[in-house]
Amino acid sequence: MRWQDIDQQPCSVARSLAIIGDNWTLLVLRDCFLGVRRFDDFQQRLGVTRHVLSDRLRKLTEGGILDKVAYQQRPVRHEYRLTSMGRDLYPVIVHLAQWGDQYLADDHGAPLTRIHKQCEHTLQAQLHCRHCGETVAAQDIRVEENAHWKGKILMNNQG
Amino acid sequence: MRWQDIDQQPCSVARSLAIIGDNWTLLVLRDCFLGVRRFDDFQQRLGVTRHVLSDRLRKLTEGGILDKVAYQQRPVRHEYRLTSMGRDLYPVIVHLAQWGDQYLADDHGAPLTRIHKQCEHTLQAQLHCRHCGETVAAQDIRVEENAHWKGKILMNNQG
DNA sequence: TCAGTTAGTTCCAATTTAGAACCCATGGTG
DNA sequence: CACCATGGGTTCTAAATTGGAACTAACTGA
Repeated sequence: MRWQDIDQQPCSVARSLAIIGDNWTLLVLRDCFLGVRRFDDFQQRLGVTRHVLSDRLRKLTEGGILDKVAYQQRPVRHEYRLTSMGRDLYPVIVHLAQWGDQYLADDHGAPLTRIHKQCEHTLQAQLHCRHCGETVAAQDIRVEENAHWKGKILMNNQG
Repeated sequence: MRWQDIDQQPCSVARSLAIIGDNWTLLVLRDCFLGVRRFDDFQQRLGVTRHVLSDRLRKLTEGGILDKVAYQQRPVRHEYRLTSMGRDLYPVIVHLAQWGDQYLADDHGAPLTRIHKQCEHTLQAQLHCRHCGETVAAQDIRVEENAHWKGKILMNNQG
């Protein structure tokens, strides 16, 4: 299977990664959440080639994650802004950052701190069950296949 | 900048993605959380080439996310298990899955349902502030640079 | 007229991937 | 013994993608 065909798998993780799982794309999104909007700013901050950046921004725009908006006429110049679909990826970025802070930081500690404006404390993100309010870990979850895919996704020894 | 050098950036997201941000790697981890442990099972489920799978499993093992454990001798056979460092990536996978469920599902709906064993309800994951207990969205967060990187990471018009 | 800004596109060499075949240690079967 | 199967890879080649640099387009301001 080619990487470009993974969006046809019956798996929401695969379909998500078909849009944002490319090398560089999640770093583009990281910068979006830091307020970066313009081509050259992305290019300088990321150090990615202009060709690849152009391709990734196009895919994110086609995928509905970014909106390409003209911020001036004559000459027309565009900037890229997160849509609400894009903003909903924030938990993914935050958990990636927090995991990196915990396991991959160097002697200088975490580079950035995220402050929760409402309570003015450093954000310690948790995965949280809306129904019962408890914190959730991998072993607290049981996975079930929905009707149309019964028996087709999981292995029989699902642990 | 080459993709392979991004782990040298002062950014926890970049460092995380240096290990797990490659094409295919997050799909390998998805399967790990579904209980897959053996080379051929990964290979058949993902459809990735054996060469690439071998490379990704090696990088995940070297990165401390998977443990390569012999499950029999004569002939020696290994399986790959999540370490605690690896299990801590669960929130990333869950939020990717939930985002895909919400925005990318087809007519048959979400392929898998995650059930929270403690309360027996479908998991609706939320990003949650440990301190104040509130749900957190992107606009609720202010980002600050830590001492060593003052003025070097953010743009001046940080929004 | 000339330089500067912004957002790309084009070119080529180097790297990575897809797909298939092959390898190795061992175990089971006839 | 010969032969096939299993698990976990490695090797090979062609195709696709990336990195790096230069170039283009459409303006603005001096």
